[in-house]
Amino acid sequence: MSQDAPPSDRPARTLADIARLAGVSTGTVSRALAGSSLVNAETRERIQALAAAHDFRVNQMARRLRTQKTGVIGVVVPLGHERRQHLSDPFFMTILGHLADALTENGYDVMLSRVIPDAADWLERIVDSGMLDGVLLIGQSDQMEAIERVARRYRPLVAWGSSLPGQVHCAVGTENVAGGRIAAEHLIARGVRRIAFLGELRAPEIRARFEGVCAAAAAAGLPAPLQLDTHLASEMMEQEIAAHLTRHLDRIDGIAAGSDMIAMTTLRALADQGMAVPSDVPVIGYDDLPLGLQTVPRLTTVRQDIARGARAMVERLFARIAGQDAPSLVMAPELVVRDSA
Amino acid sequence: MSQDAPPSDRPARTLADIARLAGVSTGTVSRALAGSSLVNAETRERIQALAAAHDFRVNQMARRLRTQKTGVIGVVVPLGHERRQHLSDPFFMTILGHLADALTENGYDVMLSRVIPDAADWLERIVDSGMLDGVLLIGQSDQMEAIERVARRYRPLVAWGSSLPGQVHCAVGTENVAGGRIAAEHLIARGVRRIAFLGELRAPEIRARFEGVCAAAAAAGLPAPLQLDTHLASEMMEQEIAAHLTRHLDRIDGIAAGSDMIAMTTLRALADQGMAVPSDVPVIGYDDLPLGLQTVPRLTTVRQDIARGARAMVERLFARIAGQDAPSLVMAPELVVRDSA
DNA sequence: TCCCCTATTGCAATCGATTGCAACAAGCCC
DNA sequence: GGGCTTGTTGCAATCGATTGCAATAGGGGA
Repeated sequence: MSQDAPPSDRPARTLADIARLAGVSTGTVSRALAGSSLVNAETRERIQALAAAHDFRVNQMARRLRTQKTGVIGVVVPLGHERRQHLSDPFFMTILGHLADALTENGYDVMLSRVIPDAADWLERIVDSGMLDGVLLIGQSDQMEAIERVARRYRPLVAWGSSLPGQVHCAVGTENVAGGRIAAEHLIARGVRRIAFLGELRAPEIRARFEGVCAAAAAAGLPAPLQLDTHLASEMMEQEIAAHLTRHLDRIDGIAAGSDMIAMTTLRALADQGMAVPSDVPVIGYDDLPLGLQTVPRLTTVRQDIARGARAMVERLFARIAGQDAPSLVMAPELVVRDSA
Repeated sequence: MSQDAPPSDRPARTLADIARLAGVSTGTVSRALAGSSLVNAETRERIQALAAAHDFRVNQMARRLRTQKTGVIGVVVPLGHERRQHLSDPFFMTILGHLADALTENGYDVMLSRVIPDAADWLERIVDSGMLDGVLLIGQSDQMEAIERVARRYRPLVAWGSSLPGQVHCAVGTENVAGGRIAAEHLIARGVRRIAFLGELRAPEIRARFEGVCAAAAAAGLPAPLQLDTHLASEMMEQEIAAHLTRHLDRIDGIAAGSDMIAMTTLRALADQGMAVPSDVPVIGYDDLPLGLQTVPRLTTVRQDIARGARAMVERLFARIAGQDAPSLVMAPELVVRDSA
């Protein structure tokens, strides 16, 4: 190996540089670096050593253009109904973390997009960019139409969210109506008669949960629950909830929150107003985020198995990339009783 | 426009398809779609209409290979010292959210990587992939050497973390020693005499905070603080902290936590043991995450202005991409007094 | 009428890799 | 010794866009 140039010489940037140095063609270098058995073991090792000595790494852009595989999955958060919602929303982040873990373990990179779907073709732009091998949507927002339209022709697409009858696109999610019912039934079993539901209904998941709550109330012969809007952006949420509580607290005796974040903020607001949870007002959340374990009191909630959901999304995506079909998954929500209700 | 083919005809996938349809060359189509004034206004509009009718979008991979600009920034989380830490750690997510917002506003895409730096050249692989216009590191972990090595030759790199004397790479962060001191001084002013510090010292930021706490204690003539290790992964954290507390609670009268997450968990554990915060044991956090507003009691903490830090990182990165120089930024931490201490 | 200038368009090289196919040598069998 | 297989390597097309330069046509001025 006396022919080694000093590594800092002039960085070898392309296959052609290495080829020149090694006195072979670029094709051979390409094959050698790929470990192909088509090239003589000796030359292969010589080329690999040369590449290592010169800190050479193949240009992924060129490679991916040629092979038509990018090794990148887009993880897209559509913020249709709630534009102020920040990417750092704990639910997004929890599922994003699981998705990123599963994808990197499988050798894929993650391209993260937070999209405000103003343009009608926002999703087309993403899937047709040529940059992605597949797309995972975190939530369907109010963009069912756009998603369906794209899914009809673009296979490697999986969304977190609901599966409606006749739906084309593959979705993974929980039965939100059932979850809402479970939450309300638990409150009712604890003696609650006048339920308040916190959360605004433009997001389909939240709306479904509310429907479940209403169904349970109706089934128990209770008055219709009081629905109170809440922004998901945390700055505004606290004031809104506090305002709702001061106004309506005398007319309700239990709270079903549309999400754990809403429930946490409600806990906070109730503490401010001197109300004890659960003795004065029981509160139940939805999601079962890790954070629910840290609240005081610990949050009673309806569990969506986010880790399992994320794994299922990635699994289905890979199946679809491989050309197979993959059905939607609807998981059953599960009551998690802790201390807040 | 009678020559329009039905949009669903056969999707036009390349510039050449559109060129054939329009009866011009690919060069003209490329220029037309770029809105270049070199092409006749009439043809330009005709081509644009044709492209729109056929749902055509340029292949970004090819475009980026040719132009040598990717429009993608890598956001990299190195997990050197704490491999179990999950991406969904609230601090990561908060800063990631701000970074993603700033980058997308500027037309860049975000490629997210969670890296366990086993291979010595983990960072080289990222910056030399040819896929990225720049790299943002969230934290330096225990990888100062690798970062310095790469930064010497790769300009568009900015890290969140500390700026040590003589450091080559551009970093944005807060003065952790000063922050630790501020936290301890606040506890001491509230009458605390035996401080416990929760957090393990392998991460340089946490270590610096602990040093600040020690300095303040020494300056006040108090005994050396008791340092207790805590994993950052939330599942283990709670049990560890609970164990620490049962063992040491009689020997301490105030707690400085290495991060807000640790502080939140501590609040939770103290509640379990029937201790009132702050009357029995004051607790102070570090970071000022949005979550601190939702705890009961509200968290007193040392603020790092994460939003400002993220903006600064992006700003500096853009300057460096443009070939300018950009100095490191060290922000002053700030005491935020709420209810827990 | 001729020439030059300008507006528009096409041609072809280029970005940096991958890969099917052809070419060549060596070795083997008959 | 000729023909065939096997093992290696090079050649050149290809992925899909961008862009400098050449080419063309038409208009205007002298």
